[in-house]
Amino acid sequence: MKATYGSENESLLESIHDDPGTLAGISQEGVNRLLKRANRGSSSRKKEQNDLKTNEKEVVQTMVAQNDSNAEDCSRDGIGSSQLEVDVKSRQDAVFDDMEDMNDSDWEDCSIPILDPVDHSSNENFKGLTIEFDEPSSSIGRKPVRRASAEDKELAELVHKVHLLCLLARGRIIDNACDDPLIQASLLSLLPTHLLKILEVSNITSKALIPLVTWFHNTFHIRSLVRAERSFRTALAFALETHEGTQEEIAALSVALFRALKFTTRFVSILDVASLKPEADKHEPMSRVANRVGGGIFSTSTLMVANPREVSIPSSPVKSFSCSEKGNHCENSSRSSCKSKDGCSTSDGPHSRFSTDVDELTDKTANSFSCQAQLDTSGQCAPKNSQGLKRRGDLEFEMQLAMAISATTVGTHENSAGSSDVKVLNGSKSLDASTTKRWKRIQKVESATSSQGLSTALGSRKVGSPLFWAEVYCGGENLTGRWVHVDAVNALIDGEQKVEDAAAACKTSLRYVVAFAGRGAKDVTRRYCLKWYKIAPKRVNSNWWDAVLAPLRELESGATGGVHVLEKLHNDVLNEQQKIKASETPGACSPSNHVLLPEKSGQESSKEYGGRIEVESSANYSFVNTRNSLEDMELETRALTEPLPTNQQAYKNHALYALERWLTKFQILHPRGPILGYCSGHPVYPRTCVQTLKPRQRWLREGLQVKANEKPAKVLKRSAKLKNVQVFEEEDYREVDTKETIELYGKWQLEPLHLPRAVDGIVPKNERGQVEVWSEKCLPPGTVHLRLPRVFSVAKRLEIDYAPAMVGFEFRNGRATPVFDGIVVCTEFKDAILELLSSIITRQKLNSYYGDGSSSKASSNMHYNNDEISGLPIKSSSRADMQSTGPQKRGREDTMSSAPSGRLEEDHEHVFLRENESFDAENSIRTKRCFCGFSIQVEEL
DNA sequence: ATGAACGAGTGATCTTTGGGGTCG
DNA sequence: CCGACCCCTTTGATCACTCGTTCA
Repeated sequence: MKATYGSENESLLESIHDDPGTLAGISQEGVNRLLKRANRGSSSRKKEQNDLKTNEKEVVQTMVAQNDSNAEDCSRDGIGSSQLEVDVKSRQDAVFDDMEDMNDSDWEDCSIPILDPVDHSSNENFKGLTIEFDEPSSSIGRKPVRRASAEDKELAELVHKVHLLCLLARGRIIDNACDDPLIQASLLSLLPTHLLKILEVSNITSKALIPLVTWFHNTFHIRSLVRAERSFRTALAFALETHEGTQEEIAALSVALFRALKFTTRFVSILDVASLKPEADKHEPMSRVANRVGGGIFSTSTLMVANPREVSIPSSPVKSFSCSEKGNHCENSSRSSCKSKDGCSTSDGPHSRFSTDVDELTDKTANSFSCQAQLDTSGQCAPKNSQGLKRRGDLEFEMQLAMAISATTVGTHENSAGSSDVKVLNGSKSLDASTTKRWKRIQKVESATSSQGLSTALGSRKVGSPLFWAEVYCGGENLTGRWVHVDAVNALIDGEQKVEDAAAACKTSLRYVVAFAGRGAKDVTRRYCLKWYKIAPKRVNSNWWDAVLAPLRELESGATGGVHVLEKLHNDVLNEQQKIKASETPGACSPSNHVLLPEKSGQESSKEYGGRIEVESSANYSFVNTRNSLEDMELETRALTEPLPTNQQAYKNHALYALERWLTKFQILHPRGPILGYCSGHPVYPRTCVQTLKPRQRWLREGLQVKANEKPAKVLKRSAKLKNVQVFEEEDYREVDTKETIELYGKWQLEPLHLPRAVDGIVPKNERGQVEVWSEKCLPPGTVHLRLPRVFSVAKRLEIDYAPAMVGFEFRNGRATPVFDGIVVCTEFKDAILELLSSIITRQKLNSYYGDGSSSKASSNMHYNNDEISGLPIKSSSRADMQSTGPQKRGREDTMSSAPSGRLEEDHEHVFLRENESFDAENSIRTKRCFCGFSIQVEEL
C-alpha cells in the first residue's frame, strides 16, 4: 500500500507543475502535507496492527522456544506437543497486551513454568489458562473493529476542506482557460458555417444547441493521457489541436466554444473530494485518496492499471466502434482511441474517426467490451485475443468500461423516455435493458474480483462518471430563461436530472456541484441532486462552505448575472440611447455582432463598447440582475420540495421532514400537524413542528420564564441514583424517591422573564445570596452588573447591598464550582462605586507620578491602599505583591501601576497570560494577573 | 437488495454551588 | 477561637451517533 501511495504522491508532486498558479501550488502543498500525515497515521495504524500480529507471532515463537528449552526435560511426545503449543499460545495471548509496551530490557530471563504436557490436564492452573485461550481465539474470528477517533475525524475534515479548496482553485483555473481568446477563436474557426446560424437565434433554447453539441461531440474525443508537465491552457490548446483530451479538457473546450458564441456559460464540475468522514476511506486506503487527488484535482481520472500494456484488446471482430454509444462516453475510452484489431494508434497524430454503429456496438458490447482505451501517449498496445484467459488488467478494464457505459446509458435511456426537453444525440437504439443487466453482472464480477484482492481495481469505480459539463443560460427557456445542463462530452443536453444517477452508478457522490464563471464559483448542487438528505451529511459545515464561496459567488454573479460596475457607469451615461434600444432585445447577446475572433468571452461581451452588445448588456442589467435571484429561488424551491424519503432512517436528521420516532427526549411535535405523508405507516410531519424542550431553569438562563398555569409539555424520569445515594441509604425502602422527574417546557409556553425589582437599594438574590448572571436578561430590574476589580471591597466599604454575580460553572477537582465575576448592585449605587474606584485610580496615578520614590513604590502603595480601602485582604494582590520582583511586561500601555521592584529577590518572573486578564471597557483598564497571584493594572491608550 | 431492529462502542454533552487541615 | 488559605484531584451519567449483524 505504501508503495502505491508513494507513487501516487510522486505523480501528485509532478502535477504541481501543471498549473503554476500560486493558489493551486499552495493548495497542493497543503494537500500533500495532509495526505502525508494521513498516510503516516493510517500506515502507522496498519503498522501497529501488523506489528501486533508480527509481535504476536514472534512472542509466541520466542516463548515456545523458551518453553522448549525450559521443558527440555519434559517428555516431548507428539501427543502433547500440539496441546502444549495451544496452551502456550493462550497464555501469550493473555499477556500480550501487557507486553506490547515493554522493551526487551523489561524482561527477565526466567523460566516459565511449563508443565508436562502429559500431566497438564490434571492441573488446575492449566485449566484456567486453557479457558483464557478461548476468548482470543474466538475474537480472532471477529473482524477487528477500529472506530475512528476524534483525531481521525478532524484529519479527515481537514483533508476534505483542503481538497475542496484545491478543486475550487482547479475549477477557477479551467474556467479562466475557457476565456482564452485564442482558444475560443480557434474553436470558432473549426465550427462549420452552417452552425454559425445559431448566433442568429435571439433567445437561445436547449433545442437550438443540439446541432452544435452534436458537432462538438463528433469532433472532440476523450482520451486518457499520461500528463506532461504543462499548464492547463497549454493542455487545452493541445487538446484543441489533436481533438482529443481528457474529459476535463474536452468539457472545458465545450465551455470555451459556447462562450465564443457569446452564450453565457459556466464550467460545471463535480468536486469529488476526499470523504469528510474517516470511515469512508477505511476500506479504501489513502492511495485512493491520493489517486483521486491526482486524478481529480490535477488531472482527470486515470486508469488504475500499473502497466497499460497489460491491458489486452479484446479481439472481437470490431473494425471500429464508439464507446460513446448513444452519445455517451466513457472516460477512458473513445472511438478515436479504440483500436482496430491489427493496429495501434499513436497519441500524437490525429486519430481516425469511426462512424458510430450503434447496432454493431450493441453486439460488441453484449459480447465483450471491446473498446480499448488509449492509456498513454505512446499509445502502444498489444492486441490480444479475448477468447483466452483474461488477466486482471483485462477484467478490470472491462469492468470500468462496463460501468462507464452503463452509467451513461442509464441516463440516456431516461432521457429518451423522459420529457421532450431532453435531447439525446447520436443514438437510435436503446441499449438500456441489456446494459443494465450487464452492469449488474459486471458489478458481481467486480465484487468477486475485488474480494480476491484485485488491487488495481481501487479507484477505478469512478471511471466514467460525469464530472465536468457546461451550463448554458438559455434565455428562450421558460418565461425567464434558465440554466441548461449541456454535457458535450456525453452529448447530453438538459439532462440535469440524470447526472445524479449516472454519478451514483460510477460511485461518485454528488456532494458538491460547482459552477465556475468569471473566476468565481457557485454551488449548484441542488439542481442536480434530488436526494439532498443523502448528500447533506457528506458535506462540510455549511457555514464554512458558504464563507468560502461568498467571494467567489460575487465574481460568478458578476460574470453571469450582473454587470461590472464600470460598465454600469458607462451605461448610465448612455442611458437615453439604451432605453430606446433596450426594449428591442432583452435577451442574450446579439448574434449580429458575432465575430470569428472574439475579443472577450461570452460573459464579458458587455465590455465590448460597440453597437448593440453594449446596449444589450445595459438592457440586460435589471434582467440579468434578477437572473441570479431567480436561480437562487429555483435552487431554494428545490430545497424545499424534496420528495419524502421512503425509508425511516432518512428522517432521522432530515432538514424538512420528521418522524416522531426519531425525536430526541428533549424534542416534541408542536403542533402535531400537518401530516405530510406516511412512511411505513408512521406519519411524517414537517421539521418545523419539532420543538426543543428545556427545563424551567434552563429557560431562565435565556431570559425566559414559563407562563403561569402552563403544564409541562413533557415530563422525563431521570435516574438520580448518585444524587440520592445518601437519601437512598437513609430511606432505602423508598425506591420511588430514587427517581426524579424533569419537567420540560416548549417555547410556546414562555414569556419574557419578570424578575422581582430591586427595592430600597436591596438586590433581589437567590437562596444562596447570589444573582445568576447568565446574560443581561437575567439581571433583576433596577440593578447593574459591575465587573470591576476590587469592586467587592468598594461596595463593602460603601456599605452598599450587593450580590456576587455568578456567571457560570467550571469543573475543578471533579466537581462543579461556581464562577463569579463582579457584583450586582442597584443602579443608583453604580456611580458611587465607580467614583470611589476612580478616585483610587487617580490616587495611584498621582502616587506614581509625584510620589516620593520610584514608580515601584507607588505601585506597591496602590496595592496597599486598595487593601486599606477595602479593609479586607485582597487575594489577588496579597502575597504576591510582597514577593514580586517587578513588572515583566510593558507594552504600548500607559502603565498606571508597576510592581514593586527589587524588594525581594526571587527567581520568579511574572507571566501574564491573556486568559487571566480582565478588561474594564468603561475605564480602559486592563488587569493582568500572574499565576502567582500578582496583578497589575494598566490603562490602555 | 434493501431496510428495520438491535446491540455495542465511542464521543459529546450535561452536570452544576467542598471540605478538611493548617496557620496566623 | 475564628477566619483565611491551601490542598486535594482531575467525574460520571446520559445521550446521540455510528457501525455491524441479523432477519424479514
